[in-house]
Amino acid sequence: MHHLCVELNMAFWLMKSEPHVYPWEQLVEDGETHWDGVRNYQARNIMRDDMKIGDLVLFYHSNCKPPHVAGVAKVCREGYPDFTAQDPNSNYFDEKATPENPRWIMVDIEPIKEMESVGLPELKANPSLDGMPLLQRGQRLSVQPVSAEHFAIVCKMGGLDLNTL
DNA sequence: GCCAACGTTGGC
DNA sequence: GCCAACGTTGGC
Repeated sequence: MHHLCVELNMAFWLMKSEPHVYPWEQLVEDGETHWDGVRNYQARNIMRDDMKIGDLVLFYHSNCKPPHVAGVAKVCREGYPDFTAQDPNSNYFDEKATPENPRWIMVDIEPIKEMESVGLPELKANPSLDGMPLLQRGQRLSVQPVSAEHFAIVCKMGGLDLNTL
């Protein structure tokens, strides 16, 4: 089989980025990027323990009008120390991070395909996405799981077919 | 810009 | 280990 999605044990995620900090277009231009700056333990643990090479990611733009999914990316490097935590000149510097205990972890992702923007209001209005973590009240995790079913639905809403990505 | 929800910090 | 104070996230 030739498509991405037949792989067993593949998982699906959603990652948030504010467009003025790191937009989808920048990921496309860069070809890949390290997902630095996550300073939340739950999100870190997902990147450290759960995200595997080949996993697919919904690239979500937060803090904009409307918030929306912009494209699909893929994990291309598994968890490793977020070096910005040890860089005093970085905005993400953390004095408690050391080479022995880097404290914060990142993964690398690469763009797979842009999609037609799927806005948060559309996501909320789709009953088949009920239970999607993104849509749950008060959730703020910047790296979060997405079920295979929900991932496929969001792709479809954005004009993509998960099976032929 | 407001503010609800949530996470972290630190005194006790 | 509780919890009040504070900081951040992120939709609206």
